[in-house]
Amino acid sequence: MAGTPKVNIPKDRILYEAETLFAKRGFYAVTVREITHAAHCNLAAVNYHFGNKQNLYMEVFRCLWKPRAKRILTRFESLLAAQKEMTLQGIVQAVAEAFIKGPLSDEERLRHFQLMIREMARPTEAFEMVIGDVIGPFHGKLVELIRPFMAREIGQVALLLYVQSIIGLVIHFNFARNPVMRVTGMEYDDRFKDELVNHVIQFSLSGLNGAGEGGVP
Amino acid sequence: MAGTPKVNIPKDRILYEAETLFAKRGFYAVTVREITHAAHCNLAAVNYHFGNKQNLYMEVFRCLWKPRAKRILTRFESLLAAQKEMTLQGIVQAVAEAFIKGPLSDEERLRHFQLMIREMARPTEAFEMVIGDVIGPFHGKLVELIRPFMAREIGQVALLLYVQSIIGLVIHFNFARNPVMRVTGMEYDDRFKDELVNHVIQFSLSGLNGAGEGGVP
DNA sequence: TTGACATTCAAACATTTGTTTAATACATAC
DNA sequence: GTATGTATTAAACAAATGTTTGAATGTCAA
Repeated sequence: MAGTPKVNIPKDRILYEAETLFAKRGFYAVTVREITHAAHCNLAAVNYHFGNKQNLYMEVFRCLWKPRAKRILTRFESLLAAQKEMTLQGIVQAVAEAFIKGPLSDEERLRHFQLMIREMARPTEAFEMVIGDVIGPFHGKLVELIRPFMAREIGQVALLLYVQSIIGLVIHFNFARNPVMRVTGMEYDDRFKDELVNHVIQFSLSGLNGAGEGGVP
Repeated sequence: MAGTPKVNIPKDRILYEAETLFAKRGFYAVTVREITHAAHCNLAAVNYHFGNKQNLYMEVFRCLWKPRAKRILTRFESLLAAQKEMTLQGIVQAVAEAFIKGPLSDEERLRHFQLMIREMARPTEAFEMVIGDVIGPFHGKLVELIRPFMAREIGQVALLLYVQSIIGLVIHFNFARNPVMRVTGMEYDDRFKDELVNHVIQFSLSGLNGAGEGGVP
C-alpha cells in the first residue's frame, strides 16, 4: 500500500492511493479499478465520492497537493525568519532547504514534484491552481526578496530569470532523480541531500566561478 | 497536421504524428486511432508496420528522437570548435546555444524535451537509450571539458553536480515554458531566447553574485 | 499478362475502460 | 424498533481500446 494513509475512511484512502498512482504513472495510465483496489474498496466508490475520475484527479490537487505545497512554503518562511539578518545566501539557503530537505518524507516529495511536472508537461484544470495559487505567488515573493541585493541596473526580466533559475534547479534535483542518480552514481540519502543543498546555494550564488572554494562558510 | 513530415510514405507519417502526439499528451492518452487518423492512413497500419503501439513508441525514440539529439550535440561540438581558445564561458555558451537556440525549430525542440521529460518521470524501455546513448555520454564529455577549469580541491561529485546544474537549467528553460511564460510574461521568440542564452551563461558562471554586471562581454 | 509480393483497407474481435444501477448493509435519531 | 439517510457492494452497461483478419489493391519483375 506504499506508506498507508493517516485517516482510514475509504474516501481518504482513495485520495491517497490515487495521488500515488497518478504521480507515478499519470492520469491515463491509471485505471479506476487500480485505485479502488489499492484503496481496498469497491469500484463504484470513486464515482460515489468524487463523481468521476477527472474530478478525483482535481481533488487530489485540492486536498493533498496544495496543502503540501503550503507546508513547503511555510517551512521556507520559518527558515527565513530564523535568520539574524536577510542575506542573499540566507534566502537561497532557505529555498534549497525547504525544497530539497523540507518538511516532507522522501517519497512524499517525489510524488509532489512528479505531479507538478506532469501538469507542466500537459496543463489540465489543475495547472491554474498550481501556477496561480502556489508557484506564481512564491515566485513573486522570491523576486521581491532578492531584488534589493541586485545591482541597480539589472532589468526586470533578468531578475525574473534569476529567480526562475533557482526554482528550476531545485525542481530539477527533485524531479530528475533517475538521471541524476545514473550520472553521479549517488543515492538520494540524507548525506547526498545535504550535498545538494550546499551545491544549489554555491551554484546559485557564484556559479562555476565560485566552484572549489569550499561550500557554505 | 502540425508541421507536415518531410517524407511521405505512410510509415514515416505515422512515426511523425505519433511523436507529436506522444510528446504532447503521453503514451496512454494517445490512441492508435488518433495517430493513424492524423497520419491519414488505416488503423491497421500501425500494427502492420510496427507490430504494436508500444513498439511504435520505441521506434519514435530510435528513428526520430535519437538522431535529433545527435544533431543538438553536433551543433554543440561545432560551436565549441569554432572558438579560438577553450574557455569556461565558451563551453557554457556552446551548451546554452545548442540547447536553447540550436538546430531545431521551436516546435521540434519542445517535442524533443517533452518526450525526454516523460521518460524521466516514468522510465520505459526508451529511458536506457536516452540516458545510456545520449545524456550520459554528453554529461561525461562536459565533465571532462570543465574539469581543467575547476579549483584543484573540488570533489568529483561536486564537479558532476555543476555539470548537472547546467544541463538542468537548459532543460528547465526548454521544458517549463508554460510556467516561465506565465511568471515572466514573455513569449519564447528569438529575442527572448537570446536573453535566455545570455542568462544561462551568466548564471552558470557567476550566479546571483554576478547579476547586473551586464551580459556576455 | 501473369505471378508474387508488399501494402492498404473495412470490418470484426476480445478486452478493458469509466460509469451506472439497484439491491444491500450500516449508522444514527426519533 | 423503526425509519431515514448514508455508504458499500456485485453486477451490468455502453463506449473505447489495441489488435487481428481476410479480402482488395497496388507494384514490379519475368
